[in-house]
Parts: sequence; C-alpha cells; structure tokens
Amino acid sequence: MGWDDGARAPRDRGVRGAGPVPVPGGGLAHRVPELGALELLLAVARLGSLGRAARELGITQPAASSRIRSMERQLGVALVDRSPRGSRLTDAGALVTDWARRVVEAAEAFDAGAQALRDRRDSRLRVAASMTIAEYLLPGWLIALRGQRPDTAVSLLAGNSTVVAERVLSGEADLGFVEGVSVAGGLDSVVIAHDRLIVVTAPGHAWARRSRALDAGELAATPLILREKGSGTRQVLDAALGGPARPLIELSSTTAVKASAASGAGPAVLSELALGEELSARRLVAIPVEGVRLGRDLRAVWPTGHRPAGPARDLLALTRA
Amino acid sequence: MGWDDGARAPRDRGVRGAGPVPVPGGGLAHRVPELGALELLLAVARLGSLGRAARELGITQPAASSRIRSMERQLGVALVDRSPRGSRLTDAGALVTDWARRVVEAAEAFDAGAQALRDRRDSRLRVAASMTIAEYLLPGWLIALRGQRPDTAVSLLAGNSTVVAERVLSGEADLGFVEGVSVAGGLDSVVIAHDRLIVVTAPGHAWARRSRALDAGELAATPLILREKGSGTRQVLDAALGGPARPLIELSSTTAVKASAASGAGPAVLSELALGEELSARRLVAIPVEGVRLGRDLRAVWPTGHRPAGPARDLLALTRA
DNA sequence: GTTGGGGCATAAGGTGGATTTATGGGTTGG
DNA sequence: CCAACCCATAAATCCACCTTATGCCCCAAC
Repeated sequence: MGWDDGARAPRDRGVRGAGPVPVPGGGLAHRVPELGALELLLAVARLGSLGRAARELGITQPAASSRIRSMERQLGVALVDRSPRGSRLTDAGALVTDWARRVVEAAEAFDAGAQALRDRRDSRLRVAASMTIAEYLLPGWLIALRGQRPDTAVSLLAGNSTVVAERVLSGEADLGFVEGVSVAGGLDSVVIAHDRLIVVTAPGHAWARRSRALDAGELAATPLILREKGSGTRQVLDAALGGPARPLIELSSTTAVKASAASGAGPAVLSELALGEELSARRLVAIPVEGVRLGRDLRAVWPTGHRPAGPARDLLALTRA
Repeated sequence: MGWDDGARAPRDRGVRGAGPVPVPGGGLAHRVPELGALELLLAVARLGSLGRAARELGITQPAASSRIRSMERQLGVALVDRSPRGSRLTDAGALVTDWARRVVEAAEAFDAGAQALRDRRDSRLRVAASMTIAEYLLPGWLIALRGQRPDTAVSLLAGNSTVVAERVLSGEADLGFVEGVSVAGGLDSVVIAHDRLIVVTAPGHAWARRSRALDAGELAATPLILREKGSGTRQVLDAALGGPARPLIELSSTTAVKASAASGAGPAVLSELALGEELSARRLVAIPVEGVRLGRDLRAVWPTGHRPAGPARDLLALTRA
C-alpha cells in the first residue's frame, strides 16, 4: 500500500459546475454504486422485475427505476433489458451482478459482526473470541446462525487467549474461541478448525525462487516481519522454532504485515486465514517450509463440565468440521 | 468504552404515508455505512488523524468528523479514540476496520471489472474471457495490473469459449482466457491456472455422511443440479463421465445452482472457484470423488505466432502461476 | 374488442442528509 | 507564549433520493 501519503495532488473537489472529477487514487465511492443500489440490482436479478424488487426493498417502483438507471449511467453499461413483461439482466448486467454479490456478501459479514459488537447487554449468546477468529471466521458463523435462529442476539468480545479464557471462566461469555497452543485450566475444549502459519515474501524476493523448502534453522536465523510480541502468531512461531523468532519489524496489525511484506521489506509469517486474495493475486508468494510445526488448532472452549446448551450449542454445531 | 451511548433509535426511515413497510430481513444498506464512510475509516486507521484522512479523500475535516461520528452512532460502537494529537482506533474499531476492508476490497474488484466492461473502445488492452474467469479471477488481475501500469485502460468481453476464440482470432481482442478442455485452431495458449469441478451437497444430504468416495458410475447415475447445457461446466463433466450427465434441474447461473444445492434439492457440480464461503461456512459440503477427471486447465490464448506484447504481456505475466 | 393488470418511464415536489464555511477549545513544542 | 497541530460545534447550503401522480405499452381474459 501507499505509505507515501505526502505527495498526492491537492485535489480540490469543490468544483460545483463541472461534474465530479474522478480523482486518480481515491474516490472509490464515486465509481461504485452504493450498497442500496447493489442490493436492488440483486433483487432485480432474482425477481425479474423492477417493480417487484422495489416492493421487496420497501421503495416505490419509480425509485427503483431511477436507481437502476443512474447506476447504468454511472457504470456506462446497460444492466437490464426492460420489457413490458419484466426485466432481465443483460450479459454485462449478469457479470456486474456477480461482482455486486460479493460486495453485498462482504457487507453482510460486516453487518453480522458489527451487530454482535453492539448488542453486548441484552444478548442471548455472549461470545469471546481471539482476534484472528473474530476477524475472519466469526462473521460467517453469525450469518449462518442467523439463518437458523434469526432471533438469537449475539454479542462479541474480542481479545487474546488469556482474556477469552477469563471471560469464559467468569461466566461473562457463554462460549469462547481461541487459537492458542494450549488451553487454560478449568476449560473444556473441542477443536473446530485448523490454521497454519505461512511464510510469505514478495514475488521478487530471493526465497520465492528457491527450489528447496526452508528448514527451521534458516527460518530462525532470518529476521522476519512479524506481529507484535504477545500475539498468537508469535507464540506459535516461537514454539515451533524452539526459541524466539528474530523480528525484522514488529507491526501491530495483520494488514500492516501483509503490506510490508508485499512491498518487499522481507519475509513475513502469517496465518493462512489472513492470506486469501494476496496469494491468488500473487501479491505475496508462499514459501514451503519443512521440519517446522506451523499448524495450530482453533478451539471452542467452555467451563469444565458446563456443556454448551441453547444458542451456544447451536453456534458450536455450526463451527465444527 | 461506552457501549451504551443510548442510541437505540428505531431508525425507521421511510414512514411517509404508511407506504410499504420496511422489510425485516432486508435493508442492509441501513445498517452498513456506505462505501465512502468505510473508505474514510480505513484512511483514518492508516493515517492516524481525522483531518489527514479528510484531506486524502478531498473533503473537509468537519465532514470527516461528522461522518465518523454518524457511523459510530449507526453501529452503536465507539470506533476511534480522539485526542488533541490525533485519532487511533479503539479495539472495536480495529475489528470493524478489518471487516470494512473486506467490503472495500470487494468494491475495488467491482470497480476494476466495471471499468473494463465500460471502456471497450479506446482501450489499450482488449481482453476476452470466459464467464468463470471473468467473474472470479479477472477483477483481481485488473487491480494488480492497475498497480503496475496505472495508465492501461482495459476492456473486457465475456462469453463462452467459442466467442473468446473468435474475438481473439479476428483481432477484436488482444488476449483471451478460456476454460475449455481443448483450444481452437489458430491459437497458441499457455496454462495459467487449474480449476476443478467439485461435487457438493447440503450438509444434511446422505452423501455428506458417506465414508467412501463417489465413483464415476454413481455420479453418472444420479440426477444432478447443473448449469445449462453448453456451459463449460457441463462440457467438462460430460467428458469426465464419458457420457452426458443426468440433470435434475438446469439453472442458468452459478448462484442459482449453489442456492438450490444448499437448500437440499440435491447434489450439484460446480467449479471450485465458485465455492469459497459456501464450503467454509458449511452451507455446502464437498463430496470426495475418485476415478473421475474433474480437473480442467485455465488457459490464456492468442493468435498463433503473435506472442502477446505490451499490455497483453504485462497481464499475462500477472496470471501465470 | 375491450378491459384489467403488470410493467416501465417521466414529471414535479418535498425532505433529509451531507457538505461547506466559520469558529472555538485543547495540547504540544520551540 | 505563540504557532501548529488536532478535534468539535454551529449555521447555511445544496444535492440526491424518494414519493405521488401520471401515461404508455403489452398481454391475457372475457
């Protein structure tokens, strides 16, 4: 990413008379229709009529018509074929709709997570989860849970494994999710998924052209871009290497680590959950490693003896592989 | 942190003249901040100050302040800690920002794709791609290409393998991407990725509890939820089974197939590219298959002899594994 | 043939939200 | 103690979107 915030053109957008001048780097919101319009497009695709889609979203037909039209104007592409008997997507519209669906799905995950972050008080299911799990897995679980039990209000507290264990033990949370190597005393647990740390570099890095896998010695001897001390990633890595890893830089967010590695600063070690797009888009390359145990279990935890029941049991059932 | 900021407002917006009642499940756009606000939040996280973020986005500082504040009110969570020396994310804010980043990334893919769909005429690189590739892979490539060659305008034409071959041969496209089993005459090609068809069912389906892998006979004998005849998926499947697959339902979009399978209508066969979320959220379950060649190559194609050059070569370089 | 219903487009009017300017208060460092 | 940051608030403006009220088109049923 561009850490070079300083030298960007001083865009003055207060240009009233002339249309919205597309800014070079920013202004994504000016080029992408807003969420409501994308939702509307999905509804039109599903229902085959502007009017029906409008009714489903609780707006009037002219509003839907206008919204679709302005979206077409914004994108410069005809999206729907209107006919007196309904509306069907054009070829381009089908493609746009597919892309829109992914935006809406991400927004749904955002919504599910944000709602859990808010409820807190009157919720029927209080969950505590480690950062990685809260960030990457929980929103999906919450969406699935809402599909099965729409009335279950969930609250979420995110923290490291110690905090999660405390909350669960004290009864402040009904169910916990941790990624640690070991489980605190007084807690029962079950493995719900597996995660793995992955060594990555920029595609241009020397390691990206290695034919042989890395071994523990090389990994331990090389300064790495890492999360801050105390993070789950560091704990697992230290344990796997049999001693503390050597940090090249310490950063406080997974995103910063990815950006730094992608810019070529050096090799980084990250959870595979955090690497999706980056690997398939080849912004980062995974380096094979052997002789190092970089896998880790993700576990659900609850107070010994108190098997999860009710909503907690429902959620647990969703998460088990 | 003040979780209880008292903002529990019912927020029903369109209660005009007792019009259509807002729907319970819908209205995602009312609960998720719009893209501009999410972008602003990311900028604040990166720059550490509302004012700097505002300048980067070309708005004034009060506008940014107000926007963040209304987002906090909407979500019911404090997102940033303001101080006279800048603003940093709260714990909840960091989580929200991570979720927001995924929405924005999906929007960036949307933008990249939509822009390619529009340009068409004056573009420096004209690409023709099969549906699956255009839908799932191309946006990411375009983002990467924009990172390297920001001035390259790309246009996209999506169609089946035959159409792609035609356009490339006629010179209407500089580079093509196909997923077929074979490559048309007059075209050179290179394999850029691999795809695989996967048999999926709802988690409750009998096949989900099998211990033994499916074989070709069982697959051929079972009615399946499939894309329409003529789709790439059907071609590969028919070839792999040594005869036409038996359709239970024929649907015209990948999404419809997924939805139908997830609702328990029966087993479906889909590209692994189309299955991400569904598998990890366990809405669908992959059924092991053996003795059937369900893999397929994804290829870039160009007219025999005319090695891609210029922008086409840049794009090709990005896509090669 | 005519009529009713579904579907879409256009026009005119109202409303709310977001933005801009203008200001003030707070902290930090020279 | 002043300059340079930062942020919050207030008031005015403006735009985007929505709604209501139409009109036209097509089809199917009577």
